[in-house]
Amino acid sequence: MTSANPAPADNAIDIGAHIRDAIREAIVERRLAPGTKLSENDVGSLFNVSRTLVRAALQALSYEGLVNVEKNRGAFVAYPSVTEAQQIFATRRLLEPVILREAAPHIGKAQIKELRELLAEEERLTNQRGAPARRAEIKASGDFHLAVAAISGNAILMRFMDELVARSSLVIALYGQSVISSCGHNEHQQIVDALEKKDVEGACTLMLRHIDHIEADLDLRLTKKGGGLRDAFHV
Amino acid sequence: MTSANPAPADNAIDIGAHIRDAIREAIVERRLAPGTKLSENDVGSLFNVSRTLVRAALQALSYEGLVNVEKNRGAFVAYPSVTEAQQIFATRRLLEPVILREAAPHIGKAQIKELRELLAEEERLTNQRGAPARRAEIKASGDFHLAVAAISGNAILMRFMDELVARSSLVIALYGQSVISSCGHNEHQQIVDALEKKDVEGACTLMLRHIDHIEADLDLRLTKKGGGLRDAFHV
DNA sequence: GTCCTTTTAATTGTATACGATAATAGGCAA
DNA sequence: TTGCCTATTATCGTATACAATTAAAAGGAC
Repeated sequence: MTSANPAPADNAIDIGAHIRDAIREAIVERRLAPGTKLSENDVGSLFNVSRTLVRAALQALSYEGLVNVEKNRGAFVAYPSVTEAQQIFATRRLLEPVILREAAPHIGKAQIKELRELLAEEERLTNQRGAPARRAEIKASGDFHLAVAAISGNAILMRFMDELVARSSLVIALYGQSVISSCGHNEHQQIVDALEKKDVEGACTLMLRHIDHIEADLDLRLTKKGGGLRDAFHV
Repeated sequence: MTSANPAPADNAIDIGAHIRDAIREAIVERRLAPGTKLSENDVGSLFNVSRTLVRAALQALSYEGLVNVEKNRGAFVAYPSVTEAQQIFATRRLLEPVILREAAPHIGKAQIKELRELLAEEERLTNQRGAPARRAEIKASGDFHLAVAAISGNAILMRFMDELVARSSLVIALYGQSVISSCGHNEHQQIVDALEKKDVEGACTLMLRHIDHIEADLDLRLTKKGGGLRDAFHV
């Protein structure tokens, strides 16, 4: 009928989407530093595909704000300005309470269970050592916010949050001081507790405070350095 | 960001972006009916470019939700389902008050003047006859909402509204009953009046009612038919 | 040694070529 | 006719080729 159908299509994975997702993950997990040049040839070699598919992936990421494409110069991992960083978090402060209230009516036992499973995963990673665990923790932290958006049942809100969470990671990579929001996990837990008690407004307050804490950890001056292209995919 | 930009008469203009914008405008102004197939060859012939650029444009539009790309089948003007339509308007109801409150502190004489100029343009088009005026009216109506978002100064909110407004046009094209929100222009005016009086909450209420009216005009059953590909660009 | 010009190399922009997939038409049997 | 199977055609998916642009290097002049 309409495009509402997800259409499982082929069991053969879409290689173009795979490249896009791989690069996005590398950016979000901060294996690729902001400003890193993403040469079409180099990326293509890494994934053993032609520039055609790489260009498509980079274009997609540019739409998400994770990559900047400069005409005749190439694509670079986005390097969010201070203004952009502030707008990203300002928008999150506006959107996340709205999402919580929208999700509230759909929250039942199953949803709480789902969120608690994510919390458990976060905790598991927190107690783990090493860089890979830190990266997974970044992703898991974002997944929590996305899961709440998913409960709202509004696909558009989900997409918006998707973009905001991804770009937030980039901002944190650039301007974050402490390694990770170890407090963040605790705050996630409090939010779920409030939701379980049907205290939606309380959850909103906690969410705003949570975002405040993340933003407070930013130092909007320095610029960190990260790994190069080959490093990010350890090839 | 529609083609509001006056005249980038530069011969170094990005041809790919031009194609994308042209197709988007055709979709938003309803010269291209939902469901219309956008064959890469045909579109390329129309614009005298290769499939390469057409593919890029169609991919971009698919991110915006204006086009659906089906693997190995091609691209089609999006055909929003009833659920999608409801989510689009639900999201607008959530976002637009937020945007109004965010814009409020930045509203001064200049901003009111700017909005009133848009209202004047809307009125001018309303009093005009013919299909082209109707199309321009659709665009002008959307531009009003985008202008409010622009005043907020938040580029991310602007992008979100951009997408929502464009997709709304598509939904109205599909499910709209009366030709145009003639009441809509009046409601825009009331919103500006409220903003001028610094009555932000009043403006929010009016905005919500405005969106309600638009949505009330939808008949979420029938599917209209529109012009074909060549028609839309009268080539 | 520094600055400027010229040449060279590397990278992107766009078109084209070819293989793969799906839609279509034609033929055959029931 | 209707239904099914096969052959054909059209369209998409991806790689490659060539042109255009930019960045870098080499060579002088001062």
